[in-house]
Amino acid sequence: MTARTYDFKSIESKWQAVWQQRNTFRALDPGDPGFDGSKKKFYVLDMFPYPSGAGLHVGHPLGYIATDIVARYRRMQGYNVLHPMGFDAFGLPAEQYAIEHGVHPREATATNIANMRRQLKALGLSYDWDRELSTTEVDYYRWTQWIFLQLYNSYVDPRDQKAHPVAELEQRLRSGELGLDAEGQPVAAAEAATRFAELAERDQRAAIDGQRLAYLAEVAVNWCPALGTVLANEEVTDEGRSERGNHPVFRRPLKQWMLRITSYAERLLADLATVDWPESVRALQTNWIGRSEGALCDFEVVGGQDKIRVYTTRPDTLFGATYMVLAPEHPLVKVLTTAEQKTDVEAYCLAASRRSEVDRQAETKSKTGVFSGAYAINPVNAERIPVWIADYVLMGYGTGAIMAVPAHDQRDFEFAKQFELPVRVVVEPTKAWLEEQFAGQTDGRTRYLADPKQLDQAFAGQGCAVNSANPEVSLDGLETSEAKRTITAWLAEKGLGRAKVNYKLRDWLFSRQRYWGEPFPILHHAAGYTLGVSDQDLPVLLPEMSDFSPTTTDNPEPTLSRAAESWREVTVDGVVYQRELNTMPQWAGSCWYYLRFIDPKNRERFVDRQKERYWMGANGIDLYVGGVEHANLHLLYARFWHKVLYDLGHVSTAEPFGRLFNQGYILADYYEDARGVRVPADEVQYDSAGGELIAAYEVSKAEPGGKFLYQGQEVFRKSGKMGKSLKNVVNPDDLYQSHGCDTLRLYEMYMGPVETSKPWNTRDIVGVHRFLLRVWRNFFDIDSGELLVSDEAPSDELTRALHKTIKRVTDDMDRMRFNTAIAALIELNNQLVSVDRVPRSVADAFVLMLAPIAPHICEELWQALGHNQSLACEPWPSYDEALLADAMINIVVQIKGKTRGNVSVPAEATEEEIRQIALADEKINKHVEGKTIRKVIYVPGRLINIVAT
RNA sequence: GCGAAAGUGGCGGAAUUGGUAGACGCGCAGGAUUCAGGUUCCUGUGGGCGCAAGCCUGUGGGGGUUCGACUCCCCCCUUUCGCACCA
Repeated sequence: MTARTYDFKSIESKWQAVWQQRNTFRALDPGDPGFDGSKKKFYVLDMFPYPSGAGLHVGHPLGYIATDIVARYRRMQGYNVLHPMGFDAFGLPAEQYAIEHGVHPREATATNIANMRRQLKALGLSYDWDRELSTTEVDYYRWTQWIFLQLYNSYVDPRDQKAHPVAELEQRLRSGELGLDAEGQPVAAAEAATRFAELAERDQRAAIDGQRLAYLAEVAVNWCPALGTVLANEEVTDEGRSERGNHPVFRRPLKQWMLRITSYAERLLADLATVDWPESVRALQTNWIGRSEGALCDFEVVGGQDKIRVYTTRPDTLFGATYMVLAPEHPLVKVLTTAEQKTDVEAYCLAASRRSEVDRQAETKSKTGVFSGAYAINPVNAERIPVWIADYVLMGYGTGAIMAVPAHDQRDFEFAKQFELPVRVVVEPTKAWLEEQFAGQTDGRTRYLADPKQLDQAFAGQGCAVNSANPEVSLDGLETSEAKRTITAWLAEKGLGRAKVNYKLRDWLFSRQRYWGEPFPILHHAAGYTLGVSDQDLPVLLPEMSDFSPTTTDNPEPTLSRAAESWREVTVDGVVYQRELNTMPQWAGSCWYYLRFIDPKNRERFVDRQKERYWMGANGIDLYVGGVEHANLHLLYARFWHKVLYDLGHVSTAEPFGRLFNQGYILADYYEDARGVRVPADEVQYDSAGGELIAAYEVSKAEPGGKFLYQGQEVFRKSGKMGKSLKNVVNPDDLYQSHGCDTLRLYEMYMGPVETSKPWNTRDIVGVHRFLLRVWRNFFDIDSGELLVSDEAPSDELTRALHKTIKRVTDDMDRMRFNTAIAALIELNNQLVSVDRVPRSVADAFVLMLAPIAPHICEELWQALGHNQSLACEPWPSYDEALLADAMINIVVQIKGKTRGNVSVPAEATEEEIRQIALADEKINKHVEGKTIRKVIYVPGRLINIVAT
């Protein structure tokens, strides 16, 4: 026998090699030899990463380790586990990196992927690497293009709110079943203003194109000259800068591809109730979708043909509308403005268009606007009210025009005060509100009604309508909800308006002017119409270009416009077309990767139907783990695509992610110098007054007089999310070297619950490392290398401890509370220290329980215990309820609710017996002496509370 | 402003349905082993009073419900995150 220490480096590389050679974690699909269809499936997925040049820091793998533990645990429970990994490699970060380093994005991406794959493999994650994919592979983006074509070739039928092939729509229009209404929307022939067949071909095309889920539109976009591309609203910060790179962003009109996600707003909202997601994410999406119920109402313009259509959630306040406002970009602005106001209005609109979002933000205090010179007629009381132009009304929401009810809307109220417009109260404020406004004085109502402008607040709450009647309809005395119904019905009856549900969610701006993305499978005809590339002509390859850097000018121009003409021009059936030159945004590839993992090599379909049905099962992905930052973008976009695919019959579930779980962030100290410049955290030292310099991470709390120093200069400690920008990253590669990846895995899980954010403390790692060392010493005599395991049966006490641990760990695994699972294993292990030789049954179970969390050391121990198969699919230990019970139990004794001690009693003792024993205890009895026992509360097996006074 | 989550020792965090607050780990203190450092092992460790037995106090603050509250209810404070002129 030779010495045998815990040599984690060789153990870890040995087992990683074994898993790879034996293909231990390969998931079998339906149809594969050896596939067992009787096993339940479990699809556990990480949000796949961007392969950034910086590689992983210890904050990234938190979620990966958690899902790996779940995957390993489920395998041991006999599930067929699908646990894949891939890379989201198209998009701005990859391209920026490539430009900065002067290499082609394809090369940069390949290098970065290789590095990240190495780092992931070094963590011992049990992915089925045969399924690895990258969104940039031709074989992958071919299907991204195919799905885009599904969107392009689909429309939503209002009857069932589902996607159908555009061909169906065309057929129904051609047959005369449908016609077009005044706005060009398809309607039943009976209600139609125009028959489709009567239209010119070009208008027919326009009518159909206007219904597609992917369509071209001239929209005000967020143009970022520095990045040379447009950005989705979601990619622009509050300050009007790009989320990536923090460059200025400007609004300008541009023809772009849009995806009609708004058609799915209602289902995206409603189906949130069907998924097992964190409440916070559901709230976030609900908020983002922003459903509101209200009414559309038309206001005639005095002396013109035009009508101003407004959307309001408070139609009950229509009688209080004293002016109207159009957004500066509203098409009627040019039409309505009178000659004498023209100069002012044009100046205002120009200024508004030039103002960046930053300026708008800075001026929230005062509202700006200009009178158009025009008047409109309030349809409920025929009153002439002025039409103003102001940028507090947004073109992108509702109709871009509002009726202003200054008495009952804070924004209108502020505007009315500023421009001295009338304020008319049409909803009786509540008593509570009046009291608050008038500081409890009793004459508040009278004073308010005399002059509502004296206050700083408008009454925007619900109440009884007043001053709201015309000869045909009266709202007076009605509660807000009733008043809304009444007036909406009246408007509908008179043809002046109708009820309308509105959403904050906008259609998804889907094109980018950059190089590194999926080319659109779209061709443009010189006559101005578009054509989808046919399936057999896919993929549309991204052309090779030597200069792929963006054009950073004010004039948006896609990089692909500089591609070779041979790529840009395509001849189909003898007709020459130009290729679409935009590329798809980052999010495209991540919208469906979870489906491709199911069948990554399929050349016939994006995913095999049978495999899709098996792995997506009833609830889709069984566990999807990632950061909460994707709540509104990726998760909404992917749900949208999935629903379209579902409607078209390509996938079997209505929702892709049955259960979502958000991991927290890893926080870490960072350091700033006096000017606020961040310095590398790992080079900061601590100078305890008078003492020697030590590494800053060794210091949990700075003493008075202690200083943090960087290159001799004092710096200041702060805490934030670990990341490049705070210069406080900890590289996992260093930790594999010093402690091993089992220790890293254990530490990250032991820090706290996976879902909470928690600070990294390199200092604490030693704790879990000691645990593994102690485990090792419990199994081996370090000096002789002898295995310290016996074939004897464990003592009753140890058996009980084992079964309790199995129960605790199993429960914790189910709840994903790995921190407490580890604590339970540490406790059991500490108990084993005092056992000379660990009974084999205890040793086996212990190793199996620790295996999902620290798989390498456990495989090594498992082998040492004489098993020649990997433990990856060994059955998870089970516990015997009967063995959990102690013969003697501890009962807490309380007197009047205060704990005064505890007594040990036989497990089967009755309440009366326990009471006798408790009162016989001198320490307890002294609190009862001389008092009358009023009441005794007994919680079986736990506690007895004697109430004595 | 709206929405969501969270406040427990020096630190990370425990505490299934209300039932011994502080499991487990770090750190710290004392001791043993060691030439020494490290490692390992043992003991202690919320605060206050006390030689001790013990007593008091304690989960952001203030009320309440209860035999009993970190846990339930009301009010307030703080922090973090998301949205934000969305009519």
